[in-house]
Amino acid sequence: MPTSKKTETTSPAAGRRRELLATAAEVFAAQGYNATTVRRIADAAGMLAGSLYYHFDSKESMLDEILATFLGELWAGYETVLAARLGPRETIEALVTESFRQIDRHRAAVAVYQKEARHLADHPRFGYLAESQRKFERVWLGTLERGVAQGVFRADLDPGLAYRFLRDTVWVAASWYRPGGRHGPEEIARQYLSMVLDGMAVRP
Amino acid sequence: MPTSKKTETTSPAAGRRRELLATAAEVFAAQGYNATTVRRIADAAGMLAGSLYYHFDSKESMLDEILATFLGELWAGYETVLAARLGPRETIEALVTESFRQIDRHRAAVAVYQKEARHLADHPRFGYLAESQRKFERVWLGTLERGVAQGVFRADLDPGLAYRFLRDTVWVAASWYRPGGRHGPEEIARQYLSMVLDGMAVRP
DNA sequence: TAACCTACCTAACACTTGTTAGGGAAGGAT
DNA sequence: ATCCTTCCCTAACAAGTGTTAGGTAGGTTA
Repeated sequence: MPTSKKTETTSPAAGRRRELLATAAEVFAAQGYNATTVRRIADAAGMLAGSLYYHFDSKESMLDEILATFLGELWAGYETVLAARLGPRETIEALVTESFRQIDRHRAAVAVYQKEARHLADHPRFGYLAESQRKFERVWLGTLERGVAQGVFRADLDPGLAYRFLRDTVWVAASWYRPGGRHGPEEIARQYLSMVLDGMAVRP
Repeated sequence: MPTSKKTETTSPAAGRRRELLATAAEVFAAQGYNATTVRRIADAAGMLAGSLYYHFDSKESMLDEILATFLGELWAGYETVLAARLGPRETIEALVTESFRQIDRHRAAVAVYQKEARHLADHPRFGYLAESQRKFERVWLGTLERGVAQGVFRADLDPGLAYRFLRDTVWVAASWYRPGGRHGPEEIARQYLSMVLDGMAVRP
């Protein structure tokens, strides 16, 4: 969990804070975290490098807050889906759709997460990333295995491979997805699910 | 194309050069290009930072050579596949299999490519990356559309979306694939193709 | 033996990086 | 009018960055 300077998100100045985090996430996503200088962020925000340190106490804590708030909202959405206790196929469909909604809302954060998560997981401050990944695997892999047991998913596929396949196909979309494009998140989710579940080939 | 110091790859000292490039690619893949210091590479190679500049004239040219040699071998493999002039489905299958073989051989380079390609494409020196991506799209998207026209692929899917889907699912595997694991590249390709073409769901 | 080349080291350079201490302008509260 | 808070700027620091000039041990060639 990140250490937030302000007490609550409903603070009067929280708007400016979110605004700055949004531009920071945008630059992080475009250039990569390490390649992004704090002066570049300040430039995009219309101020000077030192001024950022009035709002945040380090560059790292910006990244922390960006990733943590994204993961917070993501898991809130997932919990809602899981609470419905749908069947395996319907659960997968709902999880994928929810994931694309999150990509729609947090495109930049997702792109940053996807690029930096792996080597950040070592860093103790970002331990919650690894924890989230474990929870993620438990939910998705569990649903897949439940589906195989119930005979709705094919049993001749390696579950671990299918899990990574599903996970990756969903999140890499953040690298090309642009909000306001031809397809909304629900439509993209529908087509993705159609390909993954029913296949791209014509049935014989 | 990269500017190679040595005239040919069959030089006597080319072995050491390839060795250094391999360790550099490994560190780049693990830490990211920008986050990797030239001293860290030298450390992994068992020498000091300055000594690297006997073999290469900059950190950037190391990255250049890593990516260029990978793309060179990749396209050599693709050309062989395309020269066979197979049907659309068989072409896709052969391209995916060849891609996983390249991941098997150039795991680190692929990981670096996937992480850095997007923001490197702007840099004029790495213009061949964007060119390769265009060629890539022409081949894959063309094969998909040919398949739809011949009735072997479903016509109710957005071709552009299917292309990105296929492309991403193949290359993200480099982020978790480890050579010498349970599945070889051909087996992984087989399962990937089974999921993408025939779907994960049980046929009704 | 002498000259030479290869492959590395030493030691420093110019520059960029994240970060900080102190100042100041604007505006609301008292 | 005074005080105080908010929000930003100025100016600099210390550490780390890629890179380079020159040196040197050891093997190869003449």
